[in-house]
Amino acid sequence: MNETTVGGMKFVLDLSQPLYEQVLAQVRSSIAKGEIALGEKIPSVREMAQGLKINPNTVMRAYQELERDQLTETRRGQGTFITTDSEKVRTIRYRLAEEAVDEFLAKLGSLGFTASEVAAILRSKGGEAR
Amino acid sequence: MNETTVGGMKFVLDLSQPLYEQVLAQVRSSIAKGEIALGEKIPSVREMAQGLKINPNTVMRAYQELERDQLTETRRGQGTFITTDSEKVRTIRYRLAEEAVDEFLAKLGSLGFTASEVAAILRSKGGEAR
DNA sequence: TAAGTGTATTATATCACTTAATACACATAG
DNA sequence: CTATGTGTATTAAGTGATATAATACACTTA
Repeated sequence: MNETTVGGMKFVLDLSQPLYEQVLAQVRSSIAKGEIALGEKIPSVREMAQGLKINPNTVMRAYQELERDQLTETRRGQGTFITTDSEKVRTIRYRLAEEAVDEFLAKLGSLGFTASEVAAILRSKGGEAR
Repeated sequence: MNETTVGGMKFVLDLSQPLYEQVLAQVRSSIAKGEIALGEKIPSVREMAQGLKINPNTVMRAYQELERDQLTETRRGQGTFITTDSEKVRTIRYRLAEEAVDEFLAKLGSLGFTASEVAAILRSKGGEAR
C-alpha cells in the first residue's frame, strides 16, 4: 500500500479515480471521524502537493470543494482551516451517508433484491463497519 | 427522462457515466430481474446501436463484458443469447450484490458510522428497495 | 522586506471514451 | 449460390476530463 502521511492525515492514492477526488474524500473522512480537530489548520496547498507528490493545482481543486461544502474556511495569506461549526460537519456527514444509502439501495434494487434480502445480506457482513 | 425501449428492455442513457457501462448495467439488470427469459435472444449489436443512437462499437463493448461474465452466449452469424444456466445468473447477481455491499460499508465506514448506525439509517429508508 | 499563504492563468500532455468507416467470418433464408 | 443479417476486428479521428508545469498576483505575518 502506497501510504503517505501529511499533516497528521493518512493518504493512499491510486489511479483508479481522479486524484483530486481521493484527496477530497480522505480529508473529508478525517474531518468526519474527528481525527482532525475543529478549527485546526490543514497543510498548505504547496505542502500537501509536495507531501503527496502531486501538482498544487490538483490539491487546490480538492481544497476548493471542501470549502464549497463549508467544511473548511480559507484565509488568504494564512491557510486553510477546518470549520469550527460542528453542525456543518454533522450535516455534511449525514448528507454523504444518505447519498451512499440511496445509491446502494438503487443498485441492489436494479439487481432485483428486496428490502428484506438487503437486510439479510447486511446482517451477514455487518461486523465490518466500525 | 430520455427513455428508450429496445428489444423489450428499457434504457435511460446520460453522460454521467460511460455509455458502455450503462448499457451493460441495464441489460444485466433485465437479466437479474428475470425480465428477459433465459435462452432468449437480445437485439443485435447494430439493432441496439440504432435503437439507442450510439455507436455499434460501444454496444459491442457492453456485449463482450456480458459474455465474459457468462451471462450471455454469442453465436457467430446468429446473435447474442441470454444464458440458459440459471445458476450463472444467481452467481453473478450475488457477486454484484456483495461488491455493492462492501463498497457501501467502506464508504460509510470512512465517514465514521458504526454498523448499528448504518442499520438504523437503512431501517428508516428500507422501504425503497422492492 | 522576505517568506509563506490562497488563487488565477496559460499551455501542454495523457488517457478513456466515443464515433466513423471498413472489412472479414459465419449462419440462414431465398 | 446469393443476399442479408449476425458477431468481430482494425484503423483513424475527435472530445473531454484529468494532471502537470510554469508563472504571476494578492494577501498576511514575522
